[in-house]
Amino acid sequence: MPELPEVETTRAGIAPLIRDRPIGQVILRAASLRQPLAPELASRLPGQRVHAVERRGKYLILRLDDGSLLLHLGMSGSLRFLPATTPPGKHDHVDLVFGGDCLRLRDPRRFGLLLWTDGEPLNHPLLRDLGPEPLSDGFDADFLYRVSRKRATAIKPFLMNSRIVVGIGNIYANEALFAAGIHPKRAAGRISAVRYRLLVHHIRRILEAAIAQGGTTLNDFRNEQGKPGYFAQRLQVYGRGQEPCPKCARPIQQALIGQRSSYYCAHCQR
DNA sequence: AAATTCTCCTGAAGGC
DNA sequence: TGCCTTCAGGAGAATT
Repeated sequence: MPELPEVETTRAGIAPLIRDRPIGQVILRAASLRQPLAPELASRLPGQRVHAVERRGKYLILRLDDGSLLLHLGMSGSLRFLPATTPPGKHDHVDLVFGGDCLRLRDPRRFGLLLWTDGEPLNHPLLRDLGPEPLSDGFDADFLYRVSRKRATAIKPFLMNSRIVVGIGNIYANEALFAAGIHPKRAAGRISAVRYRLLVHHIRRILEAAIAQGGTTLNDFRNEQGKPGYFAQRLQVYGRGQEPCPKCARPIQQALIGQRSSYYCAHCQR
């Protein structure tokens, strides 16, 4: 599933391919993803030039002449850049045509989102209240410590709350908490500044490593995108219920926290 | 205000 | 082999 590293890899991959190019035809093959695909996408976009391809959290922003496209890949979305004549597959829902090529959105589970917005996209209701980027200066231990005071929520759903910080999905929340030795059920407000420092360090380290690996797929972006490179990195706990902990060899626990499966070592994480 | 639950959808995996 | 059931998952919306 696309986490922040994959979205960033996608952004970096498509930006040089479509920047400064006008959109031709827009083909909508599905009525809706997470929400209906507005017909105005097909009517307003053609002729508009792509000025920038940005990312905010897991949202992609395509800045055009008169507004912006907001795109979210959801659970199963992916973008490919290929000849416009390539026959679409069952789950290829949208094409943005650029000359003889097209940017094609595939999303089997249709949790993704594509919408047009007129004003400044960062002021859109979906983006307006998002927390800081985890790799930016605005995200540090002092910030996390401050906003977590008096919060009884478990640290794991707290980290996954995009109003606190964007881009930390289930996989990386599990991995970062394991690396920092913090129990996923610990109340966010009961974690010391020192431990938040360690947590922020590992969040950064893990996301940056994932982006670095995702970057290796950039060269063949024009072809079949293939599996995201970052999955090649070894996940320490995610999906490893009952397997031995990499640190102490005791069995990895699996539990639902905030409706999401969580993996942790009850001995190493407190 | 904060916390919890519900919801969208379908491929994958497991059971029989 | 194949049908049926269950589960996962991002994040906004609804509910408590």
